[in-house]
Amino acid sequence: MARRSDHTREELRRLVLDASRKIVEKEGFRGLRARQIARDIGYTIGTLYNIFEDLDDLVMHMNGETLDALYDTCSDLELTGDPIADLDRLAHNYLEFTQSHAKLWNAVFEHKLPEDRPVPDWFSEKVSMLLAVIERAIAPLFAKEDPEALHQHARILWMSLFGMTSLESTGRLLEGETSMILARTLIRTYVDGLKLSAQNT
Amino acid sequence: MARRSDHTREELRRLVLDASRKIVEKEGFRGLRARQIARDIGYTIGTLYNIFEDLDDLVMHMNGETLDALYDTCSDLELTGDPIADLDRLAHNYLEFTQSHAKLWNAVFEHKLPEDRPVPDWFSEKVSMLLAVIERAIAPLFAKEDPEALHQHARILWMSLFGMTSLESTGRLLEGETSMILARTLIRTYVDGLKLSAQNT
DNA sequence: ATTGAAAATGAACATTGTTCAATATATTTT
DNA sequence: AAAATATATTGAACAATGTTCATTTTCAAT
Repeated sequence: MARRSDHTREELRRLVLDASRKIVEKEGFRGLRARQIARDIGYTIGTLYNIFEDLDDLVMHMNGETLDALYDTCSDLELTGDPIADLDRLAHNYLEFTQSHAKLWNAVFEHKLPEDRPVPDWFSEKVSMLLAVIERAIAPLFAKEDPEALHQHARILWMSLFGMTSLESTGRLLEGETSMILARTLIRTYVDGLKLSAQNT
Repeated sequence: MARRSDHTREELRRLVLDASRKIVEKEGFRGLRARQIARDIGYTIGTLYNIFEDLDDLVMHMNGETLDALYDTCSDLELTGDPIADLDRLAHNYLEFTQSHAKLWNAVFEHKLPEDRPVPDWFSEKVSMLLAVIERAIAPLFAKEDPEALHQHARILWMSLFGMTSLESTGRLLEGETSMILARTLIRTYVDGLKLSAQNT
């Protein structure tokens, strides 16, 4: 068989990614099976491997689209210029997304490429986009001459929030407060600290 | 066969965990195979299942011992009473451990129990021990009447550091500064923020 | 109609974790 | 000492996994 022409290569790609997303949303990342994806889209297993290199590749693209979706919910809010307020709203959007798409978000940090396989540039690029959102929010706290510090602190905030959702959604290692409250406290305290060190310089 | 009496049940348990650790240290968590463990200790696969419920159970115990080891390197340094200095040294020990045992530490957050399987209490207990270390370090910043805040901020610091090592060791999502530097900046900034809010109360 | 190219197939393979009836050994009882 | 009992150990067998690729089918061009 070939060129069933039911779908173009691009449509097929969409079908696969949509099906994968639905499976993960329902069963979790661990429940994702090549045969299940194929069954769901009405093709056979071999077809998956015409479109994606392997499951790792497929998951990277699925996770890439998750990052895209997260970016969309974060980028459409306009900044007020008050870092704490803006970060709060940002964190609010971020956590609302990671919680309402908990299993999908889980896949982002549950999946890991084999060590010998580098993260694709297009994926790192998506992460940079999210970092840039944070940078814009805390930019008012930094002098224009110090883009390095801006960069560094944005990373720290990103990593901290990441650790928060990672630990929360896996359910392991921590219980108690919601990450929403913890994130607010983190932001408030950290930005306070930033203001202080800004005074000292 | 039975009771080869080469090893007691307890010795066997040690053999298995040691072998597992060595495999993970060399091949990474993904490289851990039941058959390999059995081969390495000179027993067959079935024996593993006499000692541990399944691989999940085995890994939980291996990770538990990793937390123990981390606790040991963190708990033996005596506090000066200066939160920033103490946290710095704590983070130093923490990161030195997670970096020199990168693959072992990776296993701690790469492994995830199935959703329907609760984290054992003895494991959560080990995490609490580590949290308590952080709490002791920042305790001077809090009034005795507010153990709640102490608890919360310790958690936030823990989660932030966790996110840092998680992102660093997986190699994904971030590149650039070493986590050692980032951790120092995080601690300095965060504790500055804590001092500020302490003044306000 | 015929041909050529490419998409789709699915049987086959190597590995995986896990089970459990069979077996071998140590201990207890006779 | 021998027989009986209990149990530790075994490893073949199973179901499920991701992946490959020769084969087959279809479409588009000739």
